[in-house]
Amino acid sequence: MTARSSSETARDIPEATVARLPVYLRALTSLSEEGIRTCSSEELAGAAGVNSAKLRKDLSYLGSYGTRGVGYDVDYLRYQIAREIGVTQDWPVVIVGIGNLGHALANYSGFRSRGFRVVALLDADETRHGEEVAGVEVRAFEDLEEIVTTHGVAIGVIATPAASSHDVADRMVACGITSILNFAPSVLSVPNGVDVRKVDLSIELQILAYHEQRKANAV
Amino acid sequence: MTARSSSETARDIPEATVARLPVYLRALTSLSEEGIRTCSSEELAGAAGVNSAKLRKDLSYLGSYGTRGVGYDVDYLRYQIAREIGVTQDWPVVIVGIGNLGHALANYSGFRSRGFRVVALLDADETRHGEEVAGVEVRAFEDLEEIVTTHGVAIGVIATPAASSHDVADRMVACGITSILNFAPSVLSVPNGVDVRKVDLSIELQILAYHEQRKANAV
DNA sequence: CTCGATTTGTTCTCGCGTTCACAAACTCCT
DNA sequence: AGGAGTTTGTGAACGCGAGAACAAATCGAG
Repeated sequence: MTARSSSETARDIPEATVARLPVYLRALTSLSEEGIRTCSSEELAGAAGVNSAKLRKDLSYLGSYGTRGVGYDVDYLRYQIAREIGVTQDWPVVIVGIGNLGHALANYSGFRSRGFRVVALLDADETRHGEEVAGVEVRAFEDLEEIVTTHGVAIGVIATPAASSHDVADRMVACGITSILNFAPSVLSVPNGVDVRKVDLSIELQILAYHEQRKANAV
Repeated sequence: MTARSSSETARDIPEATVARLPVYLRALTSLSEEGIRTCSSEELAGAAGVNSAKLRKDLSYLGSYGTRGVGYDVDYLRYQIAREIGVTQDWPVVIVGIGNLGHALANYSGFRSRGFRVVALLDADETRHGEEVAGVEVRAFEDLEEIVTTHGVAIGVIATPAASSHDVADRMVACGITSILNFAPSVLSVPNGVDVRKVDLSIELQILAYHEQRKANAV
């Protein structure tokens, strides 16, 4: 029923591999900045902190971009991964919630340098409207739809308290946003076709605490 | 060689389950605050956003804390999970790097309410020493060892730029920290016995971008 | 007390991801 | 040109996690 894209790669890459591609991309960028033109799977795997066999298998899903007996051309591979992920183009992003975390996200230079552009900061607190953060004006949450349509925003970031995160997500979906990065400690339910990724700071600490406790008990 | 803890549970819980326990814990806390005393695996699974069979299997690793035909006692189960994770006690935590992100982390109330206490904020920039953030004084990075030993800190958070993250991690390990939460976009290599978890904001966005691109191509 | 309804704990099967190991392909040196 | 040495790409084996399905256990009604 759904026709495949005309000419592009129709193979689908395993989720675990997709999660590692950005790591490889970063490692390749580092190597490139050091002036290194070529690297083996062993070297790249070391820089990325993974097994070299895994790295090769991951890259094999993209195609055969290496040369046996030689390795990979750093810049060429970097471009191929960037193209596959989709960060050769620029993605407009909306951040909702200008608390401490929203502030930090807006100022995070890593977004800009990796293909993401924060086009709007929204907050329900009207005392903060007009304020400028990281060169972007804070606007009313009600402006969401207008911003999404005019900029063609597909990705939204939720940095509000848990209580409001559900409403924000619903509004985002209603406006046509199809990818959400949720920093609020809440479980969002969204319709099919919308991707949600969750980053929960205290959960990460709790996982560490569990292992820490086990280490302590093992003495 | 390594003797198991005398009386405590020696079974080891699958990593995937450990990662979900904090989610269940949060869901249970919500239910408890709503005054709900008992819940079925179906209800709890719904609140946590997982399959009920998976939930029951996860809980079975902890023991048999439910009652067939009835369900789970909310507060009892909550305590059991908290005890298993280790958040019935208080974990002292050190944060290094008081940029935007470190600032946000220091102010994040979710840590305090979930068993973590920020005992120190460290930064290499001495112009910030003495400044007070979230009720904690910013101190010199050199004070790390003294703080770790006096407070018995086992968990460290790295919120520095990538370039300094490696040095910070090495110093943390040298001081006796055995669990690190790394927000810097870098791959840390640490000795055996030290756990590292990584949170990378731009990687999350890149994963979303990949799926977004595929959605666009599928039209 | 007995029977039906409900819900947990667990067994089983399936699929995904990781790792090993090796054949194919390339370079370089003689 | 040919052979030795590298390094990629991939087939196969293995282990873990997800989900379905069911037996065991408990409650409530009559």
